[in-house]
Amino acid sequence: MKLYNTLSRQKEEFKPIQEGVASIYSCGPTVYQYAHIGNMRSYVFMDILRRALKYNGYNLKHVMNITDVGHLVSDADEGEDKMVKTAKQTQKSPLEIAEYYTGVFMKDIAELNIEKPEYIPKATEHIDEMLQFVEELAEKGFAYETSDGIYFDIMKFEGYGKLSRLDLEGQIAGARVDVNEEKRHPADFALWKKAPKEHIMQWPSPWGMGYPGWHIECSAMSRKYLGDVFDIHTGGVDHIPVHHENEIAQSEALLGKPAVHYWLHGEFLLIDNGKMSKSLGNAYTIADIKKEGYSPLAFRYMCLNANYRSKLNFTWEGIKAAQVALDRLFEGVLAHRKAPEGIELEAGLLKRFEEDFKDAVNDDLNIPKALGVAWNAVKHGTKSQDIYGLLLKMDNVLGLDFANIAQKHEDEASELSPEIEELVNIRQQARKDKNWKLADEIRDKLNGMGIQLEDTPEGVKATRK
RNA sequence: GGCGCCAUAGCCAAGUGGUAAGGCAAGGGUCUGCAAAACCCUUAUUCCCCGGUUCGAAUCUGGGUGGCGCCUCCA
Repeated sequence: MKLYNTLSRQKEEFKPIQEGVASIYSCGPTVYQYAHIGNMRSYVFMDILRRALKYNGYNLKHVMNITDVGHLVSDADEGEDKMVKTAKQTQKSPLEIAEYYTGVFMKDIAELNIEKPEYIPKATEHIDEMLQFVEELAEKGFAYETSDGIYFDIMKFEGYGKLSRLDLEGQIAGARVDVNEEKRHPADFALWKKAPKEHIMQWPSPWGMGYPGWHIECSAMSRKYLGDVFDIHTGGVDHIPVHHENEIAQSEALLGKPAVHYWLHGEFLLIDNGKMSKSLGNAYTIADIKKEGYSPLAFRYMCLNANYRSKLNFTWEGIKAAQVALDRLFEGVLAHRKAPEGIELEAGLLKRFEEDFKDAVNDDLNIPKALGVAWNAVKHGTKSQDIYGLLLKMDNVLGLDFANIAQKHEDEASELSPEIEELVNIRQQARKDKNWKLADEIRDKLNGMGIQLEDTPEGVKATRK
């Protein structure tokens, strides 16, 4: 299985540290706001990686953090930090808010059929581990104290910037707006911040009350759950230059060797070919997608149709196309599910589909191609249980929920109310009598009730829209 | 200013040296009382432009043009 490693900018054969086990750390959500579909694309990517590894026979040790410690400054009431405002308005504590948004997030990912990682640790429950990490770095001489915190000294760490291939000289020339005079290098970053009194969340430390720096949680929690060195770290491309660069610096400084073997990054989701942002009002959520009548799985399908390393452009037209395609795909899967037992297929057909599928998946998660193979299997002229079985296998990676949805499609037809059955029967009589006017009226009426009628050679078929 | 990514049909998109997957939309057809749904067929002599390498390039190379992202605790 080949994966593209941001560190080497190349596809590399995946070789786990421990035979048969893949250890993964994924940067998770910050739970002070609703996660938008751009965030969700990242988690779909994370999920595909999970599933692809399992498909290849690996057992997983997968961690996704919940960042429930923000830098919430209680007097920041300007536009950006709306959650603090909400905290004030609702009289809720940061933890209550975090709990609420964590709940929404979990529901969202469940609807996207994203498997839950084995460990989902919360930052606030690992302050001790973070402090210990910082103290160790301080002991080793990689940190220094200023009036407002403990900073990592990047000049002490050889290789700072290797992930993003930063040109440190160039960065310095690019003069930052607010320079912290106490910092030895502009790119030095906080490991621990001393808290002003009004700061909502703070913990005791050797340096007084404070709160963790922005990058330490991932280093500390990955270490706790996966050990010093683990296989794969995932996140969004925006994390490459700062967050992950700093994580590398911290962990590698502490260990004296790389903590992560493969860095994988998911590209951004664009909206109408541009950046998604709250100020533009286009930071849609899964709830928005549902409100417009599309299923979360349609969004998943949309994500699957593009490589995770390419930007994906979201448009309402696009999600509509995805929904139609997904519905038809389910229809196709259902046709195979309904096929009689024992249908003969041409020799080698299944094997060919399966190999093409696996090759695509194992080529750095080329899911668009794999999806194409699935379509070819679905569209195959001969419908058979064997193909249905193969499709279920493929769905272990795709995660489009073939088995359940196909079942649902079948159930829907059979669970109509007697009232509706009655109308359908009246219409059938009208049709026999060639009373087209009445028949069409009933059809329109049922349509208004959300029931769609199809007159097939085998009789009338009613489905809920 | 620094760093990086991308450019394939109306749209989404695969393809990374051997002659353009798949999906949506569109057009035609089968079915139907008419529909709807479903199914079948058709749709890029060509891959932003100009050079180069090669028997052969969407794929490699040089230049140009266009688009986008990051450098703000945003996936």
